[in-house]
Amino acid sequence: MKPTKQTPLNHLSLFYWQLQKWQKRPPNSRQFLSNLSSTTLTTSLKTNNKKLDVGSLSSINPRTAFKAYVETCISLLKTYLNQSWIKQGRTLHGHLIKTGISSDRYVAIKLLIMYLNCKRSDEVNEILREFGGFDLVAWNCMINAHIQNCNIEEARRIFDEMPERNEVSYSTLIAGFMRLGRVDESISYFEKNPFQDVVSWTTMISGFVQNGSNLEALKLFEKMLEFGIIPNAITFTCVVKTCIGLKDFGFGRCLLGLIVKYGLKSNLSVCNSLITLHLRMGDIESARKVFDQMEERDVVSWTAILDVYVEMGNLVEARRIFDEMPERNEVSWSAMIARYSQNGDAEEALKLFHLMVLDGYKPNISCFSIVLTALASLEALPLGTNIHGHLIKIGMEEDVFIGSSLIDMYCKCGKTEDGRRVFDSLSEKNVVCWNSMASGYSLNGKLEEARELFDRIPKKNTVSWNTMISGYVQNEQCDKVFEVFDEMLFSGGIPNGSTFSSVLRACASLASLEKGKNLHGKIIKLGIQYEVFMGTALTDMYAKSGDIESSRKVFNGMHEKNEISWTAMIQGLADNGFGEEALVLFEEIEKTSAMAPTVVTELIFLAVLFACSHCGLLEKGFRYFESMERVYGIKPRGKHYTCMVDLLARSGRLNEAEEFIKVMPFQPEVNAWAALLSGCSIYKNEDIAERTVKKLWELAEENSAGYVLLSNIYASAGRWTDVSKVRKLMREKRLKKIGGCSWIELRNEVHSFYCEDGCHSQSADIYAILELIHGSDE
DNA sequence: GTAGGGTTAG
Repeated sequence: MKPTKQTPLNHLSLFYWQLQKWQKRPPNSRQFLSNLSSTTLTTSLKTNNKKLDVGSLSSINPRTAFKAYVETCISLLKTYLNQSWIKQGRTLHGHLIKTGISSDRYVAIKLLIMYLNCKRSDEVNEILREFGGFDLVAWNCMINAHIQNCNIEEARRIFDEMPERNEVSYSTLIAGFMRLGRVDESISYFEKNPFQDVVSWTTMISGFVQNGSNLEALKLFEKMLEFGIIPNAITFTCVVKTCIGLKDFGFGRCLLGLIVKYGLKSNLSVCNSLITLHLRMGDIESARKVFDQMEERDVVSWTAILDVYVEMGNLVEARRIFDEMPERNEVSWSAMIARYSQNGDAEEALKLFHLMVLDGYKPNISCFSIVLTALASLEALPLGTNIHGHLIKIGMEEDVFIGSSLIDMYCKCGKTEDGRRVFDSLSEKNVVCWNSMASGYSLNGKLEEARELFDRIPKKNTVSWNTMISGYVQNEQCDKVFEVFDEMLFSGGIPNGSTFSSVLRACASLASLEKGKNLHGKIIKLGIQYEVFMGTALTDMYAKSGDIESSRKVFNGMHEKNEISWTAMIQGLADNGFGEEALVLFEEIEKTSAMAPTVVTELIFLAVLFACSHCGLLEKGFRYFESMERVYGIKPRGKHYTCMVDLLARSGRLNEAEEFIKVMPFQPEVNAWAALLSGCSIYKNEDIAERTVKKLWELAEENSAGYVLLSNIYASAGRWTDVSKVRKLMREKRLKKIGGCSWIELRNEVHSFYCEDGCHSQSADIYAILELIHGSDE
């Protein structure tokens, strides 16, 4: 990657020029300062733990200045290392040799690490040859370098062969094993460690957090306090993270006390972690207060505060802060890109990604997975394939995060086989890879493949189960939903909100009140009945099952409602014939204008227009329709127009309805014509009916689903000869009608029957008995 | 030894 003008290389060119003179005579502070750009100076002073103020500027002596220069070179090497700019690193190495600085031991170690990480064994050996004997510090650095390079066995070899070890040697090796998830080996070295200092305890705690064992981490922290080891700032950052992971906010508050007790309230790292802790505890105010009161802030603080604004629902402000941040790195870029993607603005996410690359930042694994997710949501296959190629080139395609995102991307683009190819190519898969693949199959309607893969998942988690359950829900195989759900409970899987919302959806589509009530009980037992998702799903389930009273009760009891909850209630009321009440509810939203802009969406308008058309409220309907764009800035979509056609057709205004379709700004939905035809059959208007049928035939030609619809329309209009005509045509074209389904609920179990034979496990017996009944009839 | 960003279901 070619660095742009912002990269440190240009600051360095000033050095190269100055360096020749310094070779002969060390520079004095004035010369040093006058040849440094402020950025480089800040970096170098920072590494010397000095603050940049007037006092420190004037007190700088040549030796400090030169030391600062060496430090600067080291920090540059670090930058090159992080960005994998081996070319720049080598250029710098050349200059360091010329100026004799490469013989500085620390510089040499940094060079060594850089080459090790870039897997340049020639250069590594050359430097090692030059430095026949390394001391303890150097060996420790080597261990660290091998660990960074994921070569733990080499690190262990050095550790075992070292003439002496100190506390750093132990902590480094322990951290290395933790990084690779080899917790047992970490524990073993920790127990063998004769220097159990804060650092090694902290390493262990942090290791447990990395490996998802938050509880273990917390236990260790308590043990550490019992042993009388004084935690430091880094310990607290780890423990705070544990607390966030466990969502144990009672302990969070205890931690705040401990932090004050140990005098770390103003520590930079601690404050950085506290911003997120407060945010996760739902206390946006305190999160901001911590940030505002910080004496110094770094790039982590700025990145953390972005989320505070996102949490406030203010993405625009978050972006403004991002644009004006004093310092950015690849994490801050990734954070901003992720927020856009998660807010459904994948285009903006990708634009930002482009800017990031243009700015010379190297996207890391997280960043690529965010970007792949954004591409998946846009179904941007060519771009996705392009990135995949790039990932192979830089050797990142084996990572589980990347792999999962790639599988997801291909499957969301309908390329299940390509997804599978990625899946098969992963030598190490975690449960997410499996889940992505299973979900990819079910997304593309390949439920048998999904099930087969699902059964092979070594360690299923809640998401695995949810994937399978929601797959069956989406493909309307409700009996399978309950089957898998029972299996989940039986094998000890813990359902969460999204499990219930899927199963409730199955209840809703079966209108199975009994099962729904049963689930409601389980949900209350788990204490998640007040969560928005749950409340909404319950409201919907009761409404769809015809128990509008319970639906209302759940809805009114919800502590927090979102636009989907309101939509579910309004839709539910409208569906159950309480159109007037649905509209009253909508007007309630409109009156509380503070809520309106976030709650009123195109979906809610659909429910409202539906209510109008079912109550025959023609004028009201048109008023709402017209207010969509004028008041709320929502462009009506095809479905909204269809509702309006329905409204006109049901009111017998067939000519107006036909005219309405004609002047629509875009191609009407098939359903719009269907609504018109249904109006024609109510009001017996053969004239318009004929024209509409002609249109419907044209559309059916384009889209096989049109035939099904057409046959249904004819059926509901009682035009049976036309129905058989369509069916015959479908048979000729080998189009299969999506089977109708009926079901009964027996002893809390739903038995479904589809048009095709043999779907029920006992269908042979059932048919035999039917035969018997028929026989006895005659 | 650290804090900020990350994959799958809804």
